[in-house]
Amino acid sequence: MKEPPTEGRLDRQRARQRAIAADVMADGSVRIEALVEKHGISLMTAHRDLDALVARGIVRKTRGVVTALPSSLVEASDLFRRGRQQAEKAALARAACAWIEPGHAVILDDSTTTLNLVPLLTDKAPLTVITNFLPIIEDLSGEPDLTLIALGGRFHPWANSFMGHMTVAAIREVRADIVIMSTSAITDDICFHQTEETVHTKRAMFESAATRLLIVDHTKFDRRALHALAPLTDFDQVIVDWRTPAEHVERLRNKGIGVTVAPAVRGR
Amino acid sequence: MKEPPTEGRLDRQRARQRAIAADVMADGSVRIEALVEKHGISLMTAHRDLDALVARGIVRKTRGVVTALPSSLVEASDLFRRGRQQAEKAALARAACAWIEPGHAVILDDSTTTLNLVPLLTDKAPLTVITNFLPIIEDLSGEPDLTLIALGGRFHPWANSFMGHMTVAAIREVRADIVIMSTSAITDDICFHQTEETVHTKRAMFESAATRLLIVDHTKFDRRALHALAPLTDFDQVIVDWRTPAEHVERLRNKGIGVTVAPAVRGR
DNA sequence: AGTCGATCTCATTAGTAGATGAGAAGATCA
DNA sequence: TGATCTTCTCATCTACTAATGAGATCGACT
Repeated sequence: MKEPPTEGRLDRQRARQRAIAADVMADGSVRIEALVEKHGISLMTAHRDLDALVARGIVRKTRGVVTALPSSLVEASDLFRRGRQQAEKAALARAACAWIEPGHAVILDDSTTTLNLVPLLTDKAPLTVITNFLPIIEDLSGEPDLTLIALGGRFHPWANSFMGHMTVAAIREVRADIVIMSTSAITDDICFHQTEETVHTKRAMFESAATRLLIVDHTKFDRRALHALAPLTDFDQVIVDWRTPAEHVERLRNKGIGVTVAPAVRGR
Repeated sequence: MKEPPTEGRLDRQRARQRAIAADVMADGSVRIEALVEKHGISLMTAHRDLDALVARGIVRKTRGVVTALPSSLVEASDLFRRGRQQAEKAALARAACAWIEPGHAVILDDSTTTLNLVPLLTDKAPLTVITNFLPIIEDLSGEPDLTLIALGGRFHPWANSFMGHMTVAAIREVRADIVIMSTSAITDDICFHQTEETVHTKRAMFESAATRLLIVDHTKFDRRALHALAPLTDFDQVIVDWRTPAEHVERLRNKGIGVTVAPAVRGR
C-alpha cells in the first residue's frame, strides 16, 4: 500500500498558494491578516506566498490588502497549468522515441515533452543528442553513453534555453538524422510560437535534420500564438496524444500528413 | 565556531573517489576487492565509484582489477583540480575581478578559478558572461542581472565543458572586452595544456577578447603539459598568487610582462 | 559446467535544501 | 511621530533526494 493522502511539502505549498489566489479572486480584495488566520500560517509565510503570486502577476499587494488582477492572466499562469497533461506528455515522448535508432544524431528542442524523452534515450545508445535546452544539457552531462552537443548562444531564462543568432549559427554547423520539436499553438494547421527568436531557432533545427517530427498535445489546437513557424505538411510525422479530437486527426490525414496517435500508457 | 571537520556526504564521496584514483595510480593496477577492504565500503559502492572514474576516462575496469590510464588526462580532470589551493584560487579570483567593469562582456574559460569568480560577478552587473564551462552556465542561469552566453559544442565530461570546432566557431561570433583564462602548466614562460582541443578553444577565446588576463597559481610553474598555447608575453596581465616564488615574478617583470600578485585573503 | 565478477533491485539511512515562524529592524503612511 | 505594514535574519524542522549495502540475478571466462 502506498500513501496517496500524503501531500508533499511542495504540493502543499502550491495548493495553499492556489487557495489564497482563489480567496483573493472570490472577494476581489482580502486583508493579509485574514489570510494568516484562515490558513493558519505565519505572517511571514503569507507574505512569501503573496510575493510569489505577485511575481506571477496574479495579485497585487498594497499595504495590508491584496487585490485580484484580471482573471484571464490567472488562468494562463502556469500555477494553474503546470504539471498537467503529464500522462499525455509521457505518451508523446514514448511514441517519438520509436523513431530514434542507435547511432542517430537527434536534435531536441526546448520543451517539456522532449525533457520527458530524455530518460528513454539511454536505451538507444550510442546516440548523439543536440539541444539548446539547459535542463536536457544538465541531465545528459552525466551520461557517458551519449554524445552531447550543446547549442550555445544567449540564454533566455523564461525558456531555460539558448536562442538567437549564435544558436542558429551553431545549428547550421550540424546535420542531424532527426529533429523532435514541439509547438506552442496550431492554427489553420500551421505551427505558431510566442517569439521570433523561438521561430528562428526552431526553423534552423528544422533545416538541419533529415527527418522532422512534431510533437503536439491536444491542448495546442485550442491555443494561439503570434509567429508562424511552418505548416504541419512540412513535417514527416506529427505525433498527437490520444485525447486529440478525431476531427483534427482526420483533417490532417486528409491533407496527406503522417499522424501518429500516442496511446494512453496504462500500468506503471 | 563552525565545523570544518564535518564532511558533507557529497564531499566524502568525492574525497573517496579521489583516494581510489590515487591508489590506482600509485600501483598501476589494483584489485577491486583490495579497494573494498581499504576503504571499508561495499563491493557495490566500489563498483559505482569506479564506474564514475571510468566515465571520466581516469581508470579502466577489467574483470576484478582496475588499471590506471595515462596520468596527463587524470591531472587535467576536474576531480583533481577541484578543491585544491582553495585559498589561492579565491585570491586570484578576487584580483581578476578588479579588471571587470559593469557593462563588460567577459569570457571565462573552464577552470576552477573562474568558477570562484562567479559569485563576485553580480556586483558588477550589468555584465555579459561568455563561457564554455557547464558549472558556470548552471550557476548563472539563475542570475537575472547577467546576460549569459553559452559556448556550445561537443561536451567533454572530463573537463565538464564544451570544446572543439563548434565551440571555436561560436567564440568567433563574439567579441569580448576581456578574457580570463587559466593554464595547466608553464614552461619557459609559455602556457601549455593537456589536449589540443583545449588549446584550440582557448586560443579562439584569446583572439576574441580585447584584454587578456591569465590566472596562474604557483603550482603551475612546476608542471608540464604537451600542447603550447601562447607565451606569457602575449597576455595583458598575468595574475599569480602570493605563494609564487619571487624569482618567477621578477623574471616575468623583467620580460616586460604585467604581473599582479594576488594577496592572501584574511578574515572570512 | 563451474567459478568469479558485474550488475540489478530494493530497502534503509543519512544529509540537505527548502519551507516555516518568531522576532528585530526597516519602510511607509497619515 | 506613532502606528502599521513589510522585509530581514536566523534558527528549527521536515520532506525529499541521493548514497549505500545486502542479496539475487546475470554474464563471461576457462
